[in-house]
Amino acid sequence: MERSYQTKQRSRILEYLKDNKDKHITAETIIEHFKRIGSPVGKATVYRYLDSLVEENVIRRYITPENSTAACYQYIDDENNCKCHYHMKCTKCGLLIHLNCEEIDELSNHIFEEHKFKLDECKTILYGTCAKCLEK
Amino acid sequence: MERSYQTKQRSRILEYLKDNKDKHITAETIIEHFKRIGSPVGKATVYRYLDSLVEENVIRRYITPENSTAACYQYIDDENNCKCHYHMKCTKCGLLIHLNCEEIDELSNHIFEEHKFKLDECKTILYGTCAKCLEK
DNA sequence: TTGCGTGCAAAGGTTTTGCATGGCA
DNA sequence: TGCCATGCAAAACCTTTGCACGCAA
Repeated sequence: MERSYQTKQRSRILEYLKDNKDKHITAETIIEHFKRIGSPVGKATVYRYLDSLVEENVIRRYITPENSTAACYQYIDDENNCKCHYHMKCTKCGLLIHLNCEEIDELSNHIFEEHKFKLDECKTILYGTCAKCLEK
Repeated sequence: MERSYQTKQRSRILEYLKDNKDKHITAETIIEHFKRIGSPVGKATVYRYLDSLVEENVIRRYITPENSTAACYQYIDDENNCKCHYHMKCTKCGLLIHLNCEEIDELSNHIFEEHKFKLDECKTILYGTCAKCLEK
């Protein structure tokens, strides 16, 4: 069994991720945020902690097409059951939508029955354009 | 209107992409391939040409979760109508599946009608586990 | 006191850029 | 000949790693 310590840096970073659970946050964003408010956190600390949070399934790691270089992270909101639904992301504005929808579960079942492929809702993000951006 | 020249490097790279249209190819793979067969191509040339092919919608650029660092490219096969269907990718073995399936079109319509979100099949990849890897 | 966490700097891998040269049209 | 393409090297990014020091338990 692994042990881990509670530190100021870790609780601050986790809190920041929780506060921004509706967004996709990059490591750089986190580092900049804490630098701006006057409590800088080391790069390595951020990356290492993000890695372990991903490992513990506390947050998710994404790589989005529009932000090709840097990885995004998102807190997994258990109250919102983020573990059991898909996410859609607008490629224009970055809006993240939680898709609680039976239809996609049906599709998932169909694909498993007919195409013998088990979809992973944690790794899949549906990309497209949101209502607001469609209007423009 | 932009002009562009036909060069040996460009036709070789494009041909290689066409020959591997059923795979997700990285820039490194291309560079290594041409080095191995004795007609090396410059890194910058490969990256610049890939960029313009993406821009012209001749190939697609992907970033996959399992290969977090490098981008993958895939030739858009018009004969296979790759422009009008989704792709599924196995996160275990990398197998790429072309999903010609009415059910997902229904889902796409449903999401557009009910959730006001227009899915982009070019940017979306469904991740999961293929039949072979499920057996293991 | 123990040993994990932190943070700096350096290294690693991927991609981009500057610039002189090469080659298509 | 005009201009785009090439390719080398250097730079720019994002991320990881090594190591000495700090700090939670």
